[in-house]
Amino acid sequence: MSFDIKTICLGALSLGDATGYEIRKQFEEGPFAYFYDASFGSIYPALNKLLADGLVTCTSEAHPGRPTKKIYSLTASGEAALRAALSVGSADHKVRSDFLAILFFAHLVDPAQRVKVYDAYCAFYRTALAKLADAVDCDEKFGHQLVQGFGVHVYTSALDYLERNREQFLQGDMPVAEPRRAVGK
Amino acid sequence: MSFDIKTICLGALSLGDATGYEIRKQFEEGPFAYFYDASFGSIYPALNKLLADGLVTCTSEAHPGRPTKKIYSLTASGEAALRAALSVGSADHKVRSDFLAILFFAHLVDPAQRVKVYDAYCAFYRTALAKLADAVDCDEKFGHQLVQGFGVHVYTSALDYLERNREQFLQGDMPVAEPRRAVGK
DNA sequence: TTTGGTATATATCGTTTCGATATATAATTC
DNA sequence: GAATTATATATCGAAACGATATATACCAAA
Repeated sequence: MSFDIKTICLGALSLGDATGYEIRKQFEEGPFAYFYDASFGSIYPALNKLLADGLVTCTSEAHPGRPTKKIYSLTASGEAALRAALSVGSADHKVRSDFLAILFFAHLVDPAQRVKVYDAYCAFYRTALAKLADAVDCDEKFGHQLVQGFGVHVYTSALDYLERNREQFLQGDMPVAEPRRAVGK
Repeated sequence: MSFDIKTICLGALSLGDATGYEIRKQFEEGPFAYFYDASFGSIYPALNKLLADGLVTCTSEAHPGRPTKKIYSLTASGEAALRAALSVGSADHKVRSDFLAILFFAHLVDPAQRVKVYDAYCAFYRTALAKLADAVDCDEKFGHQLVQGFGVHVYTSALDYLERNREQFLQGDMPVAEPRRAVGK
């Protein structure tokens, strides 16, 4: 069973007050960017639900001519709910990678396209590593350090593998597979 | 933009005819288990859609007293659709990990629970590595080899990190953080 | 031996989440 | 000066998940 967006928002707010927009940014660039994600379409309704349940409070900051900034804060019961959610017995770990899917089926893809995807995947890891290196927050909780170090270690190792196997994989322009013949039933 | 379940089913069927149930199993144990996932609730409707669109065909095998086995096969236009989908310009890579989320917020979790989660995460990688090692299919396409090798490499490295840092991370039973005091507004 | 759990197999359905779109302005880059 | 990016919230249709229903065979343990 995996955490729902409400719980994830509580987690984000446990690091400090934030608007919905800022929470979203944390999932794009911040410390949990690489192991969780959430979109606007789920964050805003989640914050409303949390507000209704008294797990967060909201302070409005009016700015003339643009949407009112709503700054959310974790309440005591919100933090308790977060602690409870984090202590559930079961946990998931899921990877969903288009890059690996395309590479897995590389024999169905044009050689030029293979190179593009391969290099884009390398670039993805380089960018992610740069973000991880930037995200050295002070106030470092021990869990933050562990997870950050883990990310750097694993992503570095992934990039290593891709760089070492690049030539061999792309070499010789392995031909695109012929369409399979209809199998006589 | 990421691949939809229909495309993923086409990919699974490109490895051989299968029932919806067998496709699901492939995502649990098979070669793409570790970089893609799909549930029954999305596979069955997807197969119906693919059938209606002529991208797969279906052969029914009646077994008295239990659900009719429906074996799906990729058609020529189905394979063409798969090739087209794999050649799109953009690709995603997403990780969603409850383990890392819990470890990140370890200061909010009971020390005993930390150990459990930590060890469960290690166990997850050991199991995944065992599955990956088993999944040595013959007929090996070059993409299959790359992706399998990548998985083994990255997961081994992840496990290494976790094992090396275990004592240090769990050492001394770092206390659970006190609830934050209400911030005077 | 009978009870209970796992494996096979399809299907539906409520709920969650995504992703695209709408709206509006400031700030920055070309 | 024009165009794009960043700030900021909100909604809504479409996609996918996850739980549940149904039904039987098989295997292990009590």
